[in-house]
Amino acid sequence: MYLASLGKLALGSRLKALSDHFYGAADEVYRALGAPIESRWLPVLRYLWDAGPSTVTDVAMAIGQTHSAVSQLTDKLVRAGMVRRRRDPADGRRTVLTLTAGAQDALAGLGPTWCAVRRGVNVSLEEHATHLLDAIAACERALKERPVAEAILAEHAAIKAAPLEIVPYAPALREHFYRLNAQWLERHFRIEDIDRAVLGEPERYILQPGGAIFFARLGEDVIGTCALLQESPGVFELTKMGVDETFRGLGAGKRLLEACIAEFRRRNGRTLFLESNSRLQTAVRMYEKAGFVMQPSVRAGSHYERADVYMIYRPGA
Amino acid sequence: MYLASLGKLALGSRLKALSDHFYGAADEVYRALGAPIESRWLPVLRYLWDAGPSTVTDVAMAIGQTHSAVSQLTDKLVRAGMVRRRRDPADGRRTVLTLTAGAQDALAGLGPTWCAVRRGVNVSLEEHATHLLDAIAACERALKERPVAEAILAEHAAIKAAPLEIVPYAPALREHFYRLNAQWLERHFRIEDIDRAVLGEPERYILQPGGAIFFARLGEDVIGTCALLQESPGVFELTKMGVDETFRGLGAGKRLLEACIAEFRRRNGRTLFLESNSRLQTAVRMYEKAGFVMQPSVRAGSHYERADVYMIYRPGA
DNA sequence: CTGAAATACGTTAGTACTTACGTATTTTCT
DNA sequence: AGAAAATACGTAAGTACTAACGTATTTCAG
Repeated sequence: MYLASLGKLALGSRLKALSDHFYGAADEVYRALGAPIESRWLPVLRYLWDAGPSTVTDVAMAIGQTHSAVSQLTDKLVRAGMVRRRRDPADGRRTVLTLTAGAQDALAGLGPTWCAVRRGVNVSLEEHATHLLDAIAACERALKERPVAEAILAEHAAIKAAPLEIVPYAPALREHFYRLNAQWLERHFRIEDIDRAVLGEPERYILQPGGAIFFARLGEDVIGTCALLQESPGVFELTKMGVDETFRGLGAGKRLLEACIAEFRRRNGRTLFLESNSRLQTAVRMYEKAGFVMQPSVRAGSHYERADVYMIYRPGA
Repeated sequence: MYLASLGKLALGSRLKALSDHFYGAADEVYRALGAPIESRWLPVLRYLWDAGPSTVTDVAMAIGQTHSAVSQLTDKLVRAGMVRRRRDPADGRRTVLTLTAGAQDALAGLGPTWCAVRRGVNVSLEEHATHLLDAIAACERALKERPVAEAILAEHAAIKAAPLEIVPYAPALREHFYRLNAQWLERHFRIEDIDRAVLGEPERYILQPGGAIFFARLGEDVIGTCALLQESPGVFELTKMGVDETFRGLGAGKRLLEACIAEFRRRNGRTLFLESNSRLQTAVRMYEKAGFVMQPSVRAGSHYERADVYMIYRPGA
């Protein structure tokens, strides 16, 4: 599913899709069992059932919708003979909604249906249903305390204010080299033995053979890395490019790539190549823009199982 | 929040509310930062950005919407100058959607904004955002495998077929006595010392002093329990009524109550009382229907902190 | 090669909301 | 008590979809 790859950017869309799915399933069940209600009615009807006669605003507050939504839904419920509208004698502004006797009977008869819904959801979703409910509840609470729009704007200001810097390897950054590469490896492939070795001891496998490692920092955060590995005299491999998923889109990848190419030139390298995977389209496009050219076949003697893309640096070609 | 109390019955409504919240927050951010897009456009625009020119159906499949939704959204995007519609020269039925140069620039400039969105969501929701995403993904997968409507209908048939029986205490049922009561105690209050003792050793605390315990079974499942405790000769307390949340609405509570009252009569009891809490409205209403009458004040010398309701059985009163 | 089936996609009508607004009624302020 | 503010709620208009339909175009079957 493409939306899943957008992660937190498409939360709204995915929640909507799930929501529609559940509404649809509920309506299918009600129709199949001949129940005289619709899924959208449930919050109002159940609230009147649990709390007794209530005003439009009471119901709206309880079920988290606007008063006009409740008012319009009431029109339908009145037409369906489920609810009666009455003026509150004590306060002429208020409309009191009451379940009709027919609705009371209908709801009482729905006990087994609701029980089946709870059981069916458990069967279908297993423990995920509970996780989903817990996550929803936790998010509802968190959003009430810290509105997300505010937090985003604050983060935006912080990102805009922080300088994006490229810095060379330093021992204190070693763990970041592992972290930043493990992230995309785990997401798209799996960590091969050669990865574990190189990521764990970058000094030995990259710097000592005459390579270089760069990091991208945004203020205090280390958000990306890229390495230049000397394969044989004058022949370099661009490898271990990784940008923290949260910080994609800031241009860190491009800056790291430029830093590696500059280092390659500084060392008078002859050949610069890289291996990648066609699934990492964004990365491959970035390499192309930077001057790498796609080769017709994979590199002979590649170290990586996942490599199905082989590119060579040919500036201006 | 009332909807939370409906649990799995109102999944659709709660997901919709959360979804709207995220859409609203995103639009607020885009507006505040002067970004020329709307939250609903994102899936289409990002897909065209990631995948390149695509047909209407391609986009619709990728983002999980109908082709007409994409078609209508395209109208808007064309009007906004973000997308171009072209006929596919190779297949005259197809419409290929392409991002305009202006849209490419706009999206490229949104990198920091999207980064801020991811960061802001993390700040606002902390680890709950990840839990929510994981739960959504798990549910999406599960729903594809086992459609929930089918599962519900199967459960409904099973529930209707299984007989609801009331059975007396048996040692093999002891753990159910604990489980069924712990469920509502933990949800609404907390387990007091006296609960732990009585629930752990019902023989000693309830049966031995001359009481009785009943269980409700639905087929193989033990779904509810209720106890009659002899407080002093001829004076009984109705207590430890608990019905599994999943199985509410089948009438098990009523049946258990009737069984206890019958037992009280069989023993020629003089007084039958109960203590409860006003938050448990459904239960209190059930007690009233069965013949219990609300007393003006709590019982003197109650064992329970949570008791704020005191009722005495007065049939026909 | 031709007619039937499949597909691609736009259009229309309908649903479930929201926002904005208008009109009663009640509460508050002085 | 009387005016201003707050409230309760219905209505109108708009949005973001879906389902159903109609019309091209392509594919397939014989």
